[in-house]
Amino acid sequence: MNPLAGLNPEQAKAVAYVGGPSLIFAGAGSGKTKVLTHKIAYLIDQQIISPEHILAVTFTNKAAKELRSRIENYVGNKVRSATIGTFHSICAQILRREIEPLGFTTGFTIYDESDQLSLMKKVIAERSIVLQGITPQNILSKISSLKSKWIEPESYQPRKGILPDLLVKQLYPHYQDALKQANSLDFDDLLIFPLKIFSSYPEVLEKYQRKFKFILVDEYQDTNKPQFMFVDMLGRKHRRVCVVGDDDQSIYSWRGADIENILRFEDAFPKAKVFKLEQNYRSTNTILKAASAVVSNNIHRAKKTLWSENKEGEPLSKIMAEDEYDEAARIASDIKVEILHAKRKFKDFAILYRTNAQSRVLEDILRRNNIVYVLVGGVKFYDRKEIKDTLAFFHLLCNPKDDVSFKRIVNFPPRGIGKTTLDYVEAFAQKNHLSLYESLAQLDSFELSPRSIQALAQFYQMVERIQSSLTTLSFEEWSRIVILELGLREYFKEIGGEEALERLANVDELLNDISKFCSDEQNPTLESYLEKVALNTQIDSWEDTKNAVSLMTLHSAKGLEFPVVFICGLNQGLLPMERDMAEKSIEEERRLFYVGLTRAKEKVYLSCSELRTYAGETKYSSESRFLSEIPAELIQVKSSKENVISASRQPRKSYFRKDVDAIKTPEQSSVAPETSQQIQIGSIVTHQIFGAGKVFGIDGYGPNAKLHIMFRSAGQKTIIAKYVKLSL
DNA sequence: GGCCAGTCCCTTTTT
DNA sequence: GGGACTGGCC
Ligand SMILES: Nc1ncnc2c1ncn2[C@@H]1O[C@H](COP(=O)(O)OP(=O)(O)OP(=O)(O)O)[C@@H](O)[C@H]1O
Repeated sequence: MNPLAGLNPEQAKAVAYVGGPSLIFAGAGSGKTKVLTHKIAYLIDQQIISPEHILAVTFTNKAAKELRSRIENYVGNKVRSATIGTFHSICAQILRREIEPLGFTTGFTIYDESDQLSLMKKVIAERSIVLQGITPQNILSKISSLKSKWIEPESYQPRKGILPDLLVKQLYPHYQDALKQANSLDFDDLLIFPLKIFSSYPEVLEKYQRKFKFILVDEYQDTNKPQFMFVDMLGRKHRRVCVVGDDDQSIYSWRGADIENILRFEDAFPKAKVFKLEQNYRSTNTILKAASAVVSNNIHRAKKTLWSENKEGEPLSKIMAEDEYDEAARIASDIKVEILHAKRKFKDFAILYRTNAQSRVLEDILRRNNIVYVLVGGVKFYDRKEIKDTLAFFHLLCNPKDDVSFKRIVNFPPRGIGKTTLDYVEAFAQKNHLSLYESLAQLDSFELSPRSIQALAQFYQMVERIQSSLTTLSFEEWSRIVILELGLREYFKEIGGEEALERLANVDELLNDISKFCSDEQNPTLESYLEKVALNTQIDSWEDTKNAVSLMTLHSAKGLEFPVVFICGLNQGLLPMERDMAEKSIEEERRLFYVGLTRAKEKVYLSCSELRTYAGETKYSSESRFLSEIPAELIQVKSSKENVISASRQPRKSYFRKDVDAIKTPEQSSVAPETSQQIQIGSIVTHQIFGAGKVFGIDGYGPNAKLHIMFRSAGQKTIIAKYVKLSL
């Protein structure tokens, strides 16, 4: 296949421009990713650059995989030798070879958030620092934001008299020391460390400049400073760099992504050729008009044209619900209607939302309606306690200095090693400048009760045994031995009960995952598996082949497309999320909404609800200002059954109250204070026919109030208060 | 040393 | 509603 076929003239020009730096700057759905794909295929096909000299950066590992397989369609397996991955995984690969000059060994561990937190807590505790209400998480997130600007501990200038800043100044260097002692890196270090090596060791930089002769970056608008510098350092000599992005889709400024990198690109690579793509191939004209109207409210943006030859399509539908359950129920019913009348499949739908917490009600209602769905994000498989604990063994074997992992597993499953014993080992390790695990080699000189010594000795011998079997067995076989040695099966069976069995099932699932990894990978090792796990992104574990509705955050939906998209929770305060009122942040919220809208090919549903429950508190909530930014003629307000009823009661407007004082808390809105039945939102009630259910909405007052109840088996119903009994 | 129940937070988004 | 932490009990 010819990589220039199937492209419009502007796209083809962008693909064929290989002589110098280029910036492909274009709106949603204009084929940026497609150009990137074709360009790599073109480079290989025309033998302009051989594949092993190509470096392509994507936003997720999944996108990398897809890119690779699309290119393979054009040039076959030649693409195998190209380097394609996320910034984090590419940097990790480089560090596995080059990290030693920085005082780490190549078996370093990549710490996730919870590992970082344990380490930070230890750092704080060791120095008996008083935090005065500031959490270790606060400190970590500040450090992370410093790292995303590549600010080192020494050069950080705290604001005078600001406690969090002073604490960060104090703790940041100690935190880095502790990481080094544990031979571990956090996510941000993965990006910074290669830069340190490149700046201190020019010969290493040159090696990689020779290796990566052509660099391509997708989703460039969401790069941060270290990522920009990485591209700059590697590309500044040969200048064969192509970046692709859309300023309107920058949605990660909160973790250091900087749109200015687009301007900086033209500074760093003077005379860069800029390509603009203006034809959208994804969405109907109606969707495109709505999205463009919304994003044009942003001041800090480059104006661009987007047009489409696609048909006008259906108007956007607006769902006005009473609360989250109603919202979810209407979404479910619209999905059913679409399936019935428009012959769609479950997998044609995506439901997008601002916060992960919103997925719960949606899942609940979809399940009741027998709508098959997959959830992206939420509690990650690898984050489950039993999985993290098991993997901590793996980590300890790769990296005996990893104290965080040691502590996680020294008593999992329980083997009688408690706080007192551990405190002793920690003190001993500190005194002798050893890691916790290393110090077990000197168990004989420990002054502990025989029982504790015995327990530690058994643990130590087990780890050593597992360690030595690693050299004789394949990773897959070995992983099974580990589970056996740990006695996890016996442990969970002994506890018994549903939960323990579920955990055991998860451990089995981990073994399955390892087997799958071993059959997919050419050279599967313990180290490569751990790296995959550490760098796994939310979308990477999305089962996109399953015929199921996809549920995910707007952030996760970046770069994807679906025939039908629901964006829910369009309430002021939620989307846009209101935390600080800065104008900059409202623009990012708007971009997020824009990203959501432009994921849709054919149809968009937008939903909001009168009542929102936040942290157990139910409040009235007004409609999102973004809804009013869409031209009215493009929107149709869906009148479902309930909507007709409520429309006849009152003009809708009055339900979206602005005055916070008028908001009833759940406690105030009890149904019948004069009777013994104190039914409130959240009350569990029973009905003669429908059984037990939970009240999630109350209209009116007294025994004749209408209760909106979610019954355990019968689903959602509206019942007059006097026909139910309060449970308990 | 281990387990459980009660309590106190918090809640944006993620590599 | 839930996760992290604490205090009390076995
Ligand atoms: N020349 C073309 N002819 C036909 N279809 C095209 C063409 N260019 C792009 N497309 C299609 O348009 C859709 C969007 O393309 P792509 O994902 O590359 O756009 P994008 O600019 O990266 O989008 P976004 O920034 O919104 O993620 C894809 O389905 C792609 O196949």
